Amino acid sequence: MASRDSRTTKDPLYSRKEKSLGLLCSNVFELILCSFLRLYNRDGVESIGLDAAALQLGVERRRIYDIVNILESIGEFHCLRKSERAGKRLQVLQRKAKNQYTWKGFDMIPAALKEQGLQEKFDTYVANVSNWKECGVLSNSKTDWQEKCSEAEKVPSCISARREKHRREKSLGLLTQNFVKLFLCSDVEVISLDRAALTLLGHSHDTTAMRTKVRRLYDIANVFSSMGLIEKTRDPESGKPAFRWIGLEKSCRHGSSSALDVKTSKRREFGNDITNTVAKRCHTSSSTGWKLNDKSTMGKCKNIVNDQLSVDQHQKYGSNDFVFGPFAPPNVTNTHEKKNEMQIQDWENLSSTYRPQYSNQVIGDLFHHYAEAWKSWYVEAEDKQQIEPES
DNA sequence: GCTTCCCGCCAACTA
DNA sequence: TAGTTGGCGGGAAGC
Repeated sequence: MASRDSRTTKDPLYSRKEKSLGLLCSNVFELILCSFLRLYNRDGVESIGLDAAALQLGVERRRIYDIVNILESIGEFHCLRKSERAGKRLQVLQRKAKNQYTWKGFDMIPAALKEQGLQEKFDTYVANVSNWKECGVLSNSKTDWQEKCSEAEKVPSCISARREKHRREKSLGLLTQNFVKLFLCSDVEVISLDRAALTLLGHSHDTTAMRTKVRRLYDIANVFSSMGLIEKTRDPESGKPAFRWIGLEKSCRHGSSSALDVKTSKRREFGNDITNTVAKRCHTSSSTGWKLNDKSTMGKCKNIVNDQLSVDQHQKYGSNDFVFGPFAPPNVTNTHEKKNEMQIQDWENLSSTYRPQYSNQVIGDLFHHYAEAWKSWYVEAEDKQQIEPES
């Protein structure tokens, strides 16, 4: 590792901030959206190549792996039983083949995280963490690799499976999931990375292991920050740097989210904020929320995204097969038109007041899309209920 | 001086 | 066996 010095002090143009993982993650989102949506309608072309991404972003492939690992593991459920797991890999990004990843989208995040949070209570979770070294699992159920590990313990010669187990236990992906669970499975509002590392290490007080774990948590925290899932703050007790979860409204975990709840919390509920009117669906350039920056390519991409989203939305949700997405509205019980109009107006006011200020342009734009989708779903639900009133 | 985290080595894995 | 994946920790930037 002797060559590392050449990167910094000898290069006056070097800027650590420009190389940050968080910034890179934002760039990855932009790249993915541009690439994916540009290719969206071509048969069989739905994936992103790591080499192309690295080349286009001007970074090493190794850096892309870090981000990909984190995105890939956000909605991966190791706690589900095998039979339940089928079709429940709600990742933002999914590995398709060697070097190839499929973009799943941000709409997977709320459902995935919510379900993760519901899977385990914090006490059970921490108890399981403490038992890592003995059993090498996090939950009551077994995943594919865990099953392999059990086999490996029965057969002493099966060393590779043991190695895989060891590697998996220390993976960035697993750490990502556990970091998420620290927030979702407990009432912890703010947590420092030191404390998180200590919790995730169980009873171990190995300084080296702690430092390594904290380094990795910084990596994850940077990516999460760029996604708007967490924000940096201070630990109220120690005054040390810490992180606060803002990506998923807590009430979601208890299965009761109301649009008006937003008013009582400054936390942003990812994907559940409400906004827009029917008129806004007519996506004129001024109402779409696209703020063109000085990158002409981004401008083009955004137009493509905008057109594609509108078409998809119409195709997916405008048919008789009424299917709610992850941002489905709550059940509509009152069908009175005037009341609905008032609700919509209230929501518009709320959305303009509480609309999150994403630092990342693409995420902000996506938020706008989801908000519009939510609104249209609500109107369609309303229409449907008027046609088929509940018995 | 402490926090943050980039960077690339190199071992493990895969095709 | 070559190419891919990703754990790991040194050490420099930033505050």
